[in-house]
Amino acid sequence: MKELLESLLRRGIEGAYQSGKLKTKDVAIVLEAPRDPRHGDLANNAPLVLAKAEGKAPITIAEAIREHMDPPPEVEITIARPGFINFRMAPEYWHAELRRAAACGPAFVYPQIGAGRTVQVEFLSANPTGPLTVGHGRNAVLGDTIARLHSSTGFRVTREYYFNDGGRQMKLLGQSVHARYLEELGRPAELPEDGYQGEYIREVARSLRARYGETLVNEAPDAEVFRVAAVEEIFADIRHTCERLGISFDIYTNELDLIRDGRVQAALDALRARGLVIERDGALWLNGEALNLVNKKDQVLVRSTGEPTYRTPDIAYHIDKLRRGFDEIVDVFGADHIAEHEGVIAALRALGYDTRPIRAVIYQFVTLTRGGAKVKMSTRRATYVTLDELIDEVGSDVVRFFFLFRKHDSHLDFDLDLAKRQAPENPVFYVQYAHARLASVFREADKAGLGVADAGTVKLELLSKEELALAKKALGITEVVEEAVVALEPHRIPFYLLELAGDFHRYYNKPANRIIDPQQRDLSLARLFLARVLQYSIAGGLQLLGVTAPERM
RNA sequence: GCGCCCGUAGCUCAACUGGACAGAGCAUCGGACUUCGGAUCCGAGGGUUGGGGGUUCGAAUCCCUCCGGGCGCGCCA
Repeated sequence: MKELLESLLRRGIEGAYQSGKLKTKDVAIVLEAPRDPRHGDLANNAPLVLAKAEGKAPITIAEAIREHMDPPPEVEITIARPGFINFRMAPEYWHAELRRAAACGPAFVYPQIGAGRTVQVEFLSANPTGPLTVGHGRNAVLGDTIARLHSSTGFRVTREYYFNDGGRQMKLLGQSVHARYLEELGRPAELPEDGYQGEYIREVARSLRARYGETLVNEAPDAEVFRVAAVEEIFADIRHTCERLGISFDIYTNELDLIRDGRVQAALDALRARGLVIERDGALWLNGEALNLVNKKDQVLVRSTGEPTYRTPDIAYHIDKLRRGFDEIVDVFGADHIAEHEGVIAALRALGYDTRPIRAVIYQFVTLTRGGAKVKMSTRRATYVTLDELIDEVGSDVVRFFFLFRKHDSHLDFDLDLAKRQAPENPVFYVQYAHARLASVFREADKAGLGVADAGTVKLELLSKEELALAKKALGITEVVEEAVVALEPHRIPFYLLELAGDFHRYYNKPANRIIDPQQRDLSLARLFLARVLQYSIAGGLQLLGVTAPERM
């Protein structure tokens, strides 16, 4: 449709130019769906853009352009107030689109814009120091949905989880387990300062005791057993939580491997060779001035103790990602990592890498309110609400929908009381209900002996204006999905679904729109045909969100 | 102090990336069909898009400034 109208417009502008009514023909052709459907299916603003240069009223320009277009019969052109050229497609066009969608099934929702291109999505990447919190939930669901969007639209997707297991926090984790282990044996012990206080640390200690008895009592606090046991157990827990949300990963990449096989050192050497490393106070710093970083601050690469900070492996990790040759690389992380990411990208660029494939999706923090008061969360102090607890309370569908129901750079306020108490009124149920209602309609149609209409013979011309509008809306999901993928904005999907479900509920509630009427067989079949496409649209959209599309509720 | 993000109806958030009268849900108040699911629908009230200035045919959207909130500016991640 767009292609057709574009060339039509191009011809109109060209014609007006040839005949001397326009001084230029140089203008970008932008076609977009107007907010108000009364203005047509697509609108163009070229006359408004040209008005100044031409020194003419936009309406005059619009008329001139229209004179030189000769539209096929299925295209209706109108000119509107400030100077828009509006296009409306004839019903036959939409009937054909409905037939096409019905033939495709829910797959019509997914435009194949990826066409074999590869994309790597790095998300969650929480260090295994404790259970996933509500804060991690936003990252997990956002990243997973971005991955789903890509794989549905034809990209080859690699879902990747990166974690730091070589740093100070891991050391603290091991020491914390050591302390709890000694306590389990009734020996005096103290958690290290800044140690992890969560109950799960005791659980790790208990299982160590069950496995090894007292034989570890003389091991050093930094002994590998303690750390490894903690990481294993915590990771199992993280994986389980992800599973409950329908989230999985293809690859887990860890910092320690990058350090051990020399890639971190190689990155450091490369930076040094470019003169981007400063030595000061026995430590190595990334030259903030040379890289023109925020505030021009230097950032530590290697501590005076000889240990790299998290930053250096992260640079090495991104070099590795770029070398793997993905067409697109998406990094999903919270606002607290924004400066860090800037440093990594700047370093990569300085090393001569093309960083254009890398795109960051930075989300703002989740605040949790309970009883009207904000809950402050900290993993170390073990004052958090776990993602598991949240799933227990409201279920995976609500959790996922809730996290996706906001633009990523908007703060997300999760009111626990509300989520619990109002679960039945949650928007997700509104959308799911529309799907279940449609399923129910098909069950009733079966009983009435109305089967699936044949696309060739169904009389779609019987559909009313309102039904045609509903059809356009349902078919519009394809474009919404495309925009969501291109802009990396999954939130567009739930908002669209809510609108579509609302349109359907409103339509359905009017007695005149009764879908099944044995007295009017042809009309019923046409309406069922439309209903089928509606259901495909909702089901296809929900699947993208990882939310179930129930037949009954 | 400096940098990034945000500020839209009482609350939580949209607004197709500069377009046409700024829209939903929740909450409040008042209503609805004797047949396909009332987890639904209809109606009402509610706005100087934080304030001010600028850019242009046109601004919630871009620029400047002030106010307010979040995050960062660590040899933590």
